[in-house]
Amino acid sequence: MISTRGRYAVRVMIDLAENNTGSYIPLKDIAARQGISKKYLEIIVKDMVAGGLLTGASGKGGGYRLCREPEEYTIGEIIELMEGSLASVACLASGAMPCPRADACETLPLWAEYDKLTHDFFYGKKLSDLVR
Amino acid sequence: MISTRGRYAVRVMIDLAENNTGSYIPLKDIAARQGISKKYLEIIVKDMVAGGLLTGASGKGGGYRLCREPEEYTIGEIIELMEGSLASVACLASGAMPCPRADACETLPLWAEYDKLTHDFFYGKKLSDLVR
DNA sequence: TAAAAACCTATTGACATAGTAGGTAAAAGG
DNA sequence: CCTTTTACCTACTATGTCAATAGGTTTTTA
Repeated sequence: MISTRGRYAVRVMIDLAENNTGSYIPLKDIAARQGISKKYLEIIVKDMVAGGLLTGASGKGGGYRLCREPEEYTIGEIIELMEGSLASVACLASGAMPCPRADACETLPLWAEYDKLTHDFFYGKKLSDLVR
Repeated sequence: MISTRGRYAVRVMIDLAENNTGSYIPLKDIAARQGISKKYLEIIVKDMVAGGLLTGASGKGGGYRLCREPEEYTIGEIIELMEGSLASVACLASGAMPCPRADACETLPLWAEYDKLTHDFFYGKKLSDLVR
């Protein structure tokens, strides 16, 4: 299941795309519009900056903004960054120990096929597709 | 992510389909073949019996067996039974509180579309498709 | 220089995961 | 009948993740 980290991140991205004024948007405003705790969003947004989705600016007049055009972001990269992986099973997660049963496993191809479906779905959606 | 409950359940089903002798298969044998703790499998298999996937028989000569033909099971029903839901987000899980923001939510259609994809994928696979 | 904002570290309660432990009940074989 | 084999049952536990909260410090602009 996709957790609040991934879901809130997508909503922050949409919010920034829809409320783009050219200048920085304070997190307070995003939190108020989205009805999400500002304190919790701080943690999420910090990782989004570290992952290159957003840029932040401290001080008065500061806040956050997108660092690319909405059509240059895929939903897949947002979710994958925030959730750590899009993989459906632990054996296929990036950084997982290779499973000793992988060669004989009769279920691995199933999970791999589903993972490809998932990957193609989310990387095929652009942020701009979700902006009204 | 699909947990061991769902993954092990699918493996038990495949194991039973492949080693079908007409009589009951002891869990000890399944656990040994699959390399999974028998004690842990007990918990999982118990729920599979309760959910109507398997029938169990106590006593000497007892064990478990499928109660339908392999082509009459979908992978979707196995996973959904064991994981509680196939939903990708909490707001769409069966039994979830309806989200007050659902009407205005710009991400809900995305999750709903993905859920449909997931549902169609797993309900489109039959147990017999995974048996060698 | 004061306000507004990001940025930082730490903590918490609740729950899920992946098991382990130690039994009781049932059924068949000898 | 009795022993073995098997399912079935309740309880416990260690670890980790999730979704926040709390209380600061630093940076920047007006």
